[in-house]
Amino acid sequence: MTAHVGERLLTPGEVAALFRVDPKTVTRWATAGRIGSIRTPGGHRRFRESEVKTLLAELTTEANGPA
Amino acid sequence: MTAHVGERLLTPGEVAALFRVDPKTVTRWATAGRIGSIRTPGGHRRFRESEVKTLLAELTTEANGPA
DNA sequence: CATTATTAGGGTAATTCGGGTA
DNA sequence: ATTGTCCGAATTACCCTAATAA
Repeated sequence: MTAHVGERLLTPGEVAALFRVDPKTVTRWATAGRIGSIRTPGGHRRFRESEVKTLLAELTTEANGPA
Repeated sequence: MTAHVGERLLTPGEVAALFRVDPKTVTRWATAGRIGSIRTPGGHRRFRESEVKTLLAELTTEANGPA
């Protein structure tokens, strides 16, 4: 499965708020390929909500620590 | 690769929702020539669904996947 | 013909980009 | 190596009223 049209997208600021980081940091994650991003024709990034939630869930797993 | 007659057309609002931007932003893309547009006799813009989907796919970066 | 939602158009804040630095 | 901040420039978001679409 590749690009899903109709997926809910989040702005850099929204993702930054979820992770409690600076929007610039989210941009770096995208540049480093740690998170997928969609570019508007103007060059601004949008992020898939489902992927962001997955990443957040992984943080929770990290905090609890696997067995 | 000619214009296909009978191509499904999208409104500025629909395109805006796909990119998670304001409808006015889509209008600016059309004015700047970043996306093709068709004008209704009344002056409202319509966009080709195939072009929009192609644009979304091309501007999409998949960072997740098997190592 | 009347109604409701969307779009056009202009103008002004807010956000994001990109590079460089701490 | 990762994050936060400063800067200028570009892109985007929200304000309004009038016109178009359905």
